[in-house]
Amino acid sequence: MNYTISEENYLKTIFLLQETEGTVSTNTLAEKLQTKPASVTDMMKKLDAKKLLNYKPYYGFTLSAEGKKIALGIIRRHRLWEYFLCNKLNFGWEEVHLLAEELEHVGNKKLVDRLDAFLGFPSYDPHGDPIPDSKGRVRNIRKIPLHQLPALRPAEVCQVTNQSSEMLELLHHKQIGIGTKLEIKKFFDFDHSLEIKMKNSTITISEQLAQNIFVTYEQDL
Amino acid sequence: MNYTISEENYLKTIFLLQETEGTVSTNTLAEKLQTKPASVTDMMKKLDAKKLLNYKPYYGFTLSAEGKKIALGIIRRHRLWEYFLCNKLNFGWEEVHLLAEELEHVGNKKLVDRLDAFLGFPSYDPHGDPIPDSKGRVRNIRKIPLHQLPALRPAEVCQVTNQSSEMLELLHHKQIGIGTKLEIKKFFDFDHSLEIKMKNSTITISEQLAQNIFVTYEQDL
DNA sequence: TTTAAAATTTAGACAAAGCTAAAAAAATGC
DNA sequence: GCATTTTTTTAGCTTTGTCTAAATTTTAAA
Ligand SMILES: [Mn+2]
Ligand SMILES: [Mn+2]
Ligand SMILES: [Mn+2]
Ligand SMILES: [Mn+2]
Repeated sequence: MNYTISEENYLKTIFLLQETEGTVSTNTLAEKLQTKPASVTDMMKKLDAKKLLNYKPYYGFTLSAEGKKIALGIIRRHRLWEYFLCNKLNFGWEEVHLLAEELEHVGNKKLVDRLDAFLGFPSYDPHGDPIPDSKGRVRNIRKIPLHQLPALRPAEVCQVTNQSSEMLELLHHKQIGIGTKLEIKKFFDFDHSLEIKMKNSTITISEQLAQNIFVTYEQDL
Repeated sequence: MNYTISEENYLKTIFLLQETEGTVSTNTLAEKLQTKPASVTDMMKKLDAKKLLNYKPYYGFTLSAEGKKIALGIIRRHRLWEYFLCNKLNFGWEEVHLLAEELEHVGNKKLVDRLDAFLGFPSYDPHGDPIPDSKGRVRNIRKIPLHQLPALRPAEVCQVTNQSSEMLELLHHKQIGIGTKLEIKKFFDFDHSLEIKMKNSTITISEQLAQNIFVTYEQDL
């Protein structure tokens, strides 16, 4: 029912790795956690005994339903604290991750739910990652920089980093703003520019510009 | 330079005990920390080796200057988080101590100083205990319920708990309010009532009333 | 399909922090 | 001042989480 800081760090990291990789391997996890493969194996045995893992020796592991539930709780705390640090204590989004790594292990549910309410139930952390709600549910919409959007996926501009006048002039000229709906038609490998289709036009934008435009899109589909 | 959660709990508890007791004994500390005397001795050796203690085996211990500095940092974090929990997350003052016991071990200085600023540099935690500033200085003024005020110590009413109309009627009748200056002349053992001297009068008040009137006073002198 | 390389697990050790039981020192009582 | 009680320390064990080195299993290459 209660987990050590070390166990929590393993659970969280497995969750994040298996989102992209499916099954997680001993070496991959060891590298992410800055530890040794032998230590990972030891911990996997323990988490397996606690039924938090599907573990087949030599063939990697994934989280059980219970393991996922716990991981989502940790991720919720991490991202809520990141949001708090950025939006209440005025930290930059690049500073908050390390601090949240510590705060995420204060696990009291009432505290976390009150913090959530205090912050106005935010949907995304400062890096655009979705914050699970108090029941561990995650919205399927993700916020990413435009150049990471998969091709042909309908999306909507939700944030523009770099607020320089040059940037804003360019956006105005291309008629891009918060709420603009678009989708990527084509990536050009030569200079990593993109062709994007908007409601009434199709235009090309540079990699630098795309990196500073954030969009939301449906995860599945 | 960096201390474990266990070391921090020992340092903080020694600090708080030695404030009232002077030198701290093995058994006293063990009881406060809900551990065994043998464990205390082990830890005292370690803290002594790190030069955080003045430790003479069999004769108890006090914190070194460095030990005090670290303890004040922990106490600062504890009390700031308690303030945050009460005043921002609407916890009752009786709920916050246990939560702060965990949060106090997130030690990043920038985080704590920003939290302090966010809260408006509060001087007291929800229990009336003073919050050390970012340099570890503590104001010498303490807030306590009136019945705990030492006799003949000039003090000032700063808070009235129990806001019932009966209570307020009584305060009005006796001409006591926030800011009233007073000192205790005499304790009566029979019913624990008190005789207090105010600017223009000397009156007697009951124990129940005194328990609900909080006063500030200078610690030393 | 056999062999070499890579990945994973096991074996054995260690440091931190706790415990119990026994020994030693200090305090108390007569 | 000596004996008894209380307090504190020491000795030896346990658990958690880590490590290195060796053994084992899987994978890839020849
Ligand atoms: Mn993060
Ligand atoms: Mn984040
Ligand atoms: Mn407290
Ligand atoms: Mn307090």
